[in-house]
Amino acid sequence: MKDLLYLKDDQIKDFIEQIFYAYRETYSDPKKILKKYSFGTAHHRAIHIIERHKGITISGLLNKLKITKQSLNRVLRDLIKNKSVLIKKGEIDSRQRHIFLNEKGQKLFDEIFSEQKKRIYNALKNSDSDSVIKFKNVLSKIINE
Amino acid sequence: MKDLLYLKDDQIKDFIEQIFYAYRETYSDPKKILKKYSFGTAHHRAIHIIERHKGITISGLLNKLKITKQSLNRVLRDLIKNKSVLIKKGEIDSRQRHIFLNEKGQKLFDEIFSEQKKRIYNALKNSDSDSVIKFKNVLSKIINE
DNA sequence: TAGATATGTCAATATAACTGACCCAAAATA
DNA sequence: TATTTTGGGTCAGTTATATTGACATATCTA
Repeated sequence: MKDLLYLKDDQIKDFIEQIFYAYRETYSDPKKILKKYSFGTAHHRAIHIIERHKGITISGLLNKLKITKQSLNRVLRDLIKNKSVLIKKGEIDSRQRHIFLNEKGQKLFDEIFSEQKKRIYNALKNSDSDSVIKFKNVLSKIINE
Repeated sequence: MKDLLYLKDDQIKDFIEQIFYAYRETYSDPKKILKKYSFGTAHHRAIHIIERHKGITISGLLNKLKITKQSLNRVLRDLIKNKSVLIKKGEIDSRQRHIFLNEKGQKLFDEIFSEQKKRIYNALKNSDSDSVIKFKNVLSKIINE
């Protein structure tokens, strides 16, 4: 068996700390923009997932966000009132709701994303593609553990 | 200039989503243990940083956690009451407080860490050292942007 | 000694989550 | 067809974690 020197406890502890910082910084960047619309990070996360998974259902969103439907409901109510989000009844299963960003929501997402993009882009622009691929792979493994 | 195919917006959006999941999952693992002690993730983050930066001062902790001192105070009060944390006056500058885990706190940290370790260890055990190094480097760049 | 710094604390509020109890309509199934 | 399950909505109360703002105290530094 390999010695796995690079997997000493201290190294793993560092990763745990770094993952916290990476998350916090990445999601702090657009807070000023969100505040303009009286939204918070909870709205941001929902918007992000809706943009990346267009037409996602309520239960799909709940599975990704891992919050209760009562919590999600508050967030969605705000987004609907603000006319950033559009809900369509399912055609196959009419109990389901499919969630989309409409034009206003997409513009808000773009504004949020452009703030977040800077950090990630600058971090990666001087990395080779191999680093980026490996970063992605490790991240995926952590999530799917 | 390179084309940076791997830095398309969609790729960056995926990273932003993945960083969220990685953080959430990593910090969800020990929640049952924390609950046994009536602690939450706020306590967890403080304990983690105190363990990794033994003798850190209040302002040092505030800089790492990026919360207000009022918020930190609540957390520290709980940890002190629980006798997990020990505060020492600074010898050079007696205004400062140096924070340490005592034996009970270290045991709690170990218990928390062993839960979190599984996820990271399993994610990395089949990766080569190059992947791990590159993962760490990219993470550092994201934080220090 | 005057001002800056490190820390502590009171009070009120905001944000985002939770639990638990229900409800309805539609789909799936016995 | 009758019954059960599923997808979604909502009311009410509570908890966890953070915020803003004001102010106090001790200690260090210029």
